[in-house]
Amino acid sequence: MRKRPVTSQEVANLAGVSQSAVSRCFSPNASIAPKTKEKVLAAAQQLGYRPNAIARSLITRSSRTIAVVMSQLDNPFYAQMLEYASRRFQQHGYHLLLFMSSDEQETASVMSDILQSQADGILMLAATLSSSLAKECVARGIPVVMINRTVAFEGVSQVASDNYRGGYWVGQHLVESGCERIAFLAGLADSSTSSQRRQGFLDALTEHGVACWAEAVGDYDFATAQAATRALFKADVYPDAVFAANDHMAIAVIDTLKAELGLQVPNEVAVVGFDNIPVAAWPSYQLTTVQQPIEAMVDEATALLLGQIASGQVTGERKVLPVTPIVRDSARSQR
Amino acid sequence: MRKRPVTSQEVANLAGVSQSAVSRCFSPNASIAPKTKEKVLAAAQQLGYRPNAIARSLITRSSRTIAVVMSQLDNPFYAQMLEYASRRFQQHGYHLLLFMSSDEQETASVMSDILQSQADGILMLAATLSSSLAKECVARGIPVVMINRTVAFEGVSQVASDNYRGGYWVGQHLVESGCERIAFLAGLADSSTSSQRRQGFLDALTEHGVACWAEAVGDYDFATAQAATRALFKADVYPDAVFAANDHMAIAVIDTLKAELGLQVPNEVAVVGFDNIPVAAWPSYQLTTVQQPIEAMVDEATALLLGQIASGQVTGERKVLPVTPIVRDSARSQR
DNA sequence: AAAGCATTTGCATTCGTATGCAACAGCGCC
DNA sequence: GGCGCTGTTGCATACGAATGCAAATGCTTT
Repeated sequence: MRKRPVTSQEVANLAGVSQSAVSRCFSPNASIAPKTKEKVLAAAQQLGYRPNAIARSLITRSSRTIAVVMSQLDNPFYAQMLEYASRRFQQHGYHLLLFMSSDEQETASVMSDILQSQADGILMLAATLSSSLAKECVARGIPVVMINRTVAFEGVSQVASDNYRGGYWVGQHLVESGCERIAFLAGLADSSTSSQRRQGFLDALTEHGVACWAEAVGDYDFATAQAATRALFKADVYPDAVFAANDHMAIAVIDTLKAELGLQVPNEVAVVGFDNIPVAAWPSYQLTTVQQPIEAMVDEATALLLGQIASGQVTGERKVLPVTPIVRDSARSQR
Repeated sequence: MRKRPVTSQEVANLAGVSQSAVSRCFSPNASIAPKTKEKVLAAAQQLGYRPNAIARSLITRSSRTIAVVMSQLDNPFYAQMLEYASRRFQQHGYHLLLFMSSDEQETASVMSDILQSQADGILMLAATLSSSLAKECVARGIPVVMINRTVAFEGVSQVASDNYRGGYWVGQHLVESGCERIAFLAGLADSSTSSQRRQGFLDALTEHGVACWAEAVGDYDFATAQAATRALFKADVYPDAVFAANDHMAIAVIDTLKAELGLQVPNEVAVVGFDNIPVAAWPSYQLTTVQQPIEAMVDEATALLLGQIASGQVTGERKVLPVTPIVRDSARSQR
């Protein structure tokens, strides 16, 4: 049977002090005599006392909890973010409450749980908030930070990498490598990351006087990207370069080219991705890509959330962090 | 500034009922007249009221929260588990509180946070508990389930896949494929999963009258596994098959063989992994492996935790779930 | 030794919700 | 109409810790 937990009152009795004294031993900056503290800690130790975080939250009105909403953990990019974010918040005495949500409808029900949970802040990883939900959070004074989503909501902060410049670099790099029939494989049709990368990419091509050879959509999904690749390479004259909106799809492209279509990378087709996930560095792929600054993005998000929690002000800030081109074998300058 | 949240008392005032009535509207099976409920819900809606889960937890002594302790999220196998577990618990009205912990020392400090958090249960994913910590949880009546770790602690439950049989199948399969110089690449030296897989593997070899050609340790890490592979293949006579204790390392082996050593897989060397992570199915690898039943394992863990929470009894149960051999190109029966 | 000050302590209240108990209403039945 | 019954409701209290305020302690100073 579940034991009744030890309370501060019981510790107080054993130590011969008041409950307040016990409480003060466990809150920093509280006025307590060293000798008393020692007595109390000894008693606490003896009874196995742990302050009840729930009770503390109720009175301090702060749960020291951040709600994280994610749509996909199978993408290692977001898994890495989650891991790093967890460690980062842990350092500051906060913990992550995890919520998975695939679609916007599910997000609504999840958000209801979050509001009940009294989370001090909300971190959106690869998930989007509807306008009404965003408004509700802001109205309650709960800071929200979205990573890699661009939506203009009053009071909602955003941290993103410079997708436009990343896309621009890719376009430039491929043109300068001598590619002439360059295709783009988009992520989700309505995702801001994909469309920003695309825009930068197209602008680079235009500036160099090259037109985009073809476009397809891969939904950030392996199988869909494979199908899209087959379609792109069906014609007699096929692309000599493919820019996929993320590494995961770029890998799918490479595999499909090599295994199914018998084309060599990069000799016959150059492939570039985006994210720089660990797999991109593996010998079989050696994927040229654009690295997103995962840790910097999380650091920024952490700072934004903690700052707004501390100040009690929710401000919709917008941070864009620089990306780093990573040149590997899948698309080199000399062909 | 953070708004003061709406309380059940305010809803009660607006609806012209008592606070208790409001409370009863939000707890299932409570005695409340339909007409009253309607009035209250309307008032709640109008004020934007959400029950405060913290206050509720304090009185019900149940946080409806499960603490998850993980050491590595970069392994997609555990990322998948986490995602599925989150969805599973969400269905039951529970939420996951995430804790990252690399080593046993960190686990101790993390466990202190968990005990304070009043989590109703603890799920250990790829993380191990020291004996004293386990004892403390049991003493407090908090159910603990460890996935894929075998440690004999009174009152701690375990869910694992049948690592022994999986290893056995690999040994058998390789021998029957005609391999004669079979090497084993272990995970972490002290991990129970790795040693059980090894044992099954060795027993299969022995039964078929074959000795293990060589052993090395890869720490479940890509780079370490690469180095181990180089060492294994240094001699003039090198292995004609490698069984890596997980897919991640098997991929490293394949890449190293192909890219650095110029050996063909499976023609010159057969490679087998364990886990069946998504990458294993990619055309470049086509890795023969042993699939762990991720969903079944999580389902089992969920059932164990929720069952013990409901009954208030912590029982150290032990579940072993069957694995499924997946034959792909990296090690086929005919050579 | 008394007064003055700084530090420490305890008392009482508070956070927002759940729930046992008693009061109460509405209903059918004799 | 009185009785008993079922189904609702409100009252009061509890959960466990934090904190403003006042009382008490210890120490220095004159």
